[in-house]
Amino acid sequence: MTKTPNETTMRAWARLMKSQHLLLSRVETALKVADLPPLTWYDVLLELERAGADGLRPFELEQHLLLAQYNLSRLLDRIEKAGFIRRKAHKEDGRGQLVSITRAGSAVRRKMWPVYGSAMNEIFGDQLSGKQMAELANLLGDLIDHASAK
Amino acid sequence: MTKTPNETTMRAWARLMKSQHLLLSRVETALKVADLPPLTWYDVLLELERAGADGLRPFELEQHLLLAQYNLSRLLDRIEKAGFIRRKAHKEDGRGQLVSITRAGSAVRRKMWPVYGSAMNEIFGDQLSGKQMAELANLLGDLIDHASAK
DNA sequence: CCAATATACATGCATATGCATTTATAAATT
DNA sequence: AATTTATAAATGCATATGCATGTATATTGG
Repeated sequence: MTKTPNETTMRAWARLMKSQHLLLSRVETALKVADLPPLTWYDVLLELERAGADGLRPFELEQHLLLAQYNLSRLLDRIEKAGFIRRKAHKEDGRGQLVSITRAGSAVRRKMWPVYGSAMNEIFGDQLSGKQMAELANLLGDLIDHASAK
Repeated sequence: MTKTPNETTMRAWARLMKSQHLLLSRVETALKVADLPPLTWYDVLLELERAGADGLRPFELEQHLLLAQYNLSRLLDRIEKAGFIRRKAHKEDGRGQLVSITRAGSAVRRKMWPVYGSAMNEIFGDQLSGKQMAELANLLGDLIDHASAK
């Protein structure tokens, strides 16, 4: 054990890191150019939209989005300050709160999607065939399952 | 154009982001636990080691490592402060400098590799067959080629 | 040769992230 | 019920990143 990776593994690793970085920064740039909030905001807003009127507890968001507790806390501060979410004290659990999306939040999320989606398509979706894309998704799915199981 | 991505594309995208994040943070944690510098330091040190005694210009490193100029500038500050690299004025180009690795820098890079490599193997290399890993590398290679060509 | 422009690198300021700790409340243990 | 332990969320402080700009030198075009 603690063996050193083989060539193929190292190459795949480097490419995974590089492609993610490249693709993500393209999308972030597209959003910035369109004068829209960063991608993390989108993720939060989307989760909250799906959660419906009741909203979600921060710790639930934390799990869905794989964010550290302290990062999420501040991310919510910023999004709230922009008026896209609302935080209110939880009725049963005095420690907690419920976060929900506002009208303005929904609106901005809907405005973000075409920018996000079309960038994703252009730099990612259009570059692989349907078959290749499905393969990629499967391979990465396996990885995530294993990594998450730890 | 500006079409919205299909299901498979969105799934693959999400998994690419997630797996990278998950894997990277595992490796960073492993390094931290071993009381070693972060991964970016490794990348810099490795490049410099490969470059030989003359070292590299910062702008060359910048291209190899896909770092923003101002980020690299400060990254080099930190690494230099730790004594792992040396910066000296370039003889012909008065604007520039040459960065080279020190003994201590080589030593720490060599100490980092087993931690880095074994973590990479455990969470990544061991999770896919050789064939799968090669496929993954190919798919990601295509993506990078297209994205970089822009 | 000189003015204009481009390149190399650094830096002030704002924002984001990580770590450790704090505050408040809830749940479990005695 | 009182005490301990666990959970939810916030925050002070250090570090990292992004953006815009600054400083210095090099290159180019007149």
